[in-house]
Amino acid sequence: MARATIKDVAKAAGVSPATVSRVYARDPSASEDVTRRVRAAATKLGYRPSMMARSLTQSHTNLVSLVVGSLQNPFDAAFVEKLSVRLSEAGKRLLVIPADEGAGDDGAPMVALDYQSDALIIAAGLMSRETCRRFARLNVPVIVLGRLLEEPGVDSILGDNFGGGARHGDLFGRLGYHRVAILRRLPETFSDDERSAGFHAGLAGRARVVEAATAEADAFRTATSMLSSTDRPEAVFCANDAIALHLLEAARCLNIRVPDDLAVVGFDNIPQSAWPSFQLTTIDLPIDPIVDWIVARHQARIDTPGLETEIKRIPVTPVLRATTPRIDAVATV
Amino acid sequence: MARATIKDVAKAAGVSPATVSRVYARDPSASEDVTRRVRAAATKLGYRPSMMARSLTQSHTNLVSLVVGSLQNPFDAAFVEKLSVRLSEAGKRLLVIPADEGAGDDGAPMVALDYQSDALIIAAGLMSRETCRRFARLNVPVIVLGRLLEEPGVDSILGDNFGGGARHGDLFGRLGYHRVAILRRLPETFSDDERSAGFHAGLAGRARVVEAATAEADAFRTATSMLSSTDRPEAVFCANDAIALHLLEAARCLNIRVPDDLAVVGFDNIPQSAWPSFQLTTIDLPIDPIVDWIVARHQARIDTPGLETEIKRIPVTPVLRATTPRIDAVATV
DNA sequence: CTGAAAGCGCTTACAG
DNA sequence: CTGAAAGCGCTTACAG
Repeated sequence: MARATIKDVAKAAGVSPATVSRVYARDPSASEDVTRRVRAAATKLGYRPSMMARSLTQSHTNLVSLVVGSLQNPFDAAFVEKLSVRLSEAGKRLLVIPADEGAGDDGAPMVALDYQSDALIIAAGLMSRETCRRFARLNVPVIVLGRLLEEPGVDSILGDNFGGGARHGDLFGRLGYHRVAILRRLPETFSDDERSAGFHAGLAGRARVVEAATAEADAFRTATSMLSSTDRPEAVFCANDAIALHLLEAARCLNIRVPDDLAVVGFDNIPQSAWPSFQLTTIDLPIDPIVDWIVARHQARIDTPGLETEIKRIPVTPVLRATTPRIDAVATV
Repeated sequence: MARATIKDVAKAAGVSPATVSRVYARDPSASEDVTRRVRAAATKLGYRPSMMARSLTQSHTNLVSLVVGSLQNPFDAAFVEKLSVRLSEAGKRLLVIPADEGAGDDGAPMVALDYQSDALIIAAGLMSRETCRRFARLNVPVIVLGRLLEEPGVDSILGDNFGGGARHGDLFGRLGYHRVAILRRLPETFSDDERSAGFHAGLAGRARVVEAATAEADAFRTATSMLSSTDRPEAVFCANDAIALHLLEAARCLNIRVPDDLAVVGFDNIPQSAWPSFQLTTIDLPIDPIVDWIVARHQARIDTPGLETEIKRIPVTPVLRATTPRIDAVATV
């Protein structure tokens, strides 16, 4: 059976399709009587306006596309969940597009265009300059998470990666370590570049630093080999908590005591980091402000096209737990 | 600037819109010469067919809607990720709808209808009989995960919850426990009913069983109070791994040795359960077969409407790790 | 306050 | 092999 259309409702209510449309658009010119009849007919027929047809005549679809990678990291999973909820509260829907969609370049962002998304949010993967321009020309807002994309019309939102890294660097310096390590993500990310740079700045040469990188799926193995080396680091800054937890697991297997023999710090403050088994010292990067800003900002761009590019930084807060030794006073960097 | 339409391409290629349409539909009647010209013009103009317009004339949208709850549980996050990837490989897109969408009843499923989804997958939340019927009438396949919905046209896919529970029950019986507990989810789920029933069947009266329920967010607290009671259970069957991990954390805080003073088993086999810190005995419920079946089944229903209702059971496998004592021989129930 | 008409960007018989 | 026409389900000026 075919779904009820606006014509069916119009016929049943004894009005024109235009009138039905007005009732649904909450056009104040629709009379009370007619509104009532239309609503009654619609309910009886189970009518729901087709968003597909509507988007053909209107400039928006209420669809927001999100390009994401893996949801293995609880941080990313929480981001997707919260974004979908907040968007839904605003009457919008989330189209989830895997970052590796389609062959080659920009396959994923293009899907957003195919479905006439009102906005595109990129949490993973890349986007060519050319495609950025195309979105700008079509007035489709693009918001990038965790990366700085210097293109007109493309906004970015990032945590204060440099500041967070600097806190950790300074902490390691004050604790008097001489051999420290950074364990970052593979493939390399922009955020880790910033976190690493901040770390070096905060450490200010007080220790020798080695850097290693690992895919999150390999983190346990990479951590194990890092901790098995002869001149094992005294302290490790992991680019995110997910990796840090694997490092803690590896240390446990190797009977390395934390924080006595090894200090570990992470970044993000995912819920698991607070668990009794881990008690990971980390940097809290709150998700709610990120989602709030994305929802507000994409709407602002829809409402007033041509806005200046904006780069939003979300403040972070150090969280000192049990994977680092106590320190008498930890001052601001 | 407006996006290029089929008319623009037609004009640039010197053909009619119908011809352009045929080229994109891979209609064999389109001549090579014309195909080449159309493709060239399309590339030059950056033309992409509008899925919104297309879905107005075609019966499908290539959109599949998924109603989900929280993604805090790694099992759910992995499910969403894998589903979106597999769907994308099949040229389809995932529309994510939060289960609590819209006021009251069936708000979430209705969104699927608004966007003319080709199918609806329900991983959380409820759906009224009436709405089920509506989907059936409109020939929109509905697939429910983890629940049995006895409605024509609605398929269900579940793990072998009873079988998995029975394995655990039998294990506890063989291990000679006398006071055991079940810690289930709140709000109550159909899967937990089955897991619990299976557990009782497998245990076959060999131990006294108490049941408790908890929201996943409260699991640590609930577990702590369960383990603090005077007649603490000797062994606990947690309805899923996420809860089991919290119980292990609680035990650790209370200095209860696992498995000597307390045995713990879970369900799902999420990656974290295999971590050295946890080594949780559990039931492996593999996600890939679930996703594969959903993708194949929804397509089958689209291809041939009116198929018989199907209830798919995914086999599970016990995984014995370190949260239960060793047992000489664990036979099949 | 309401309706008839045109149009959004496609596809699909129908001719030729 | 290709085009003109009609139509998908809406919305939006334009009349009245």
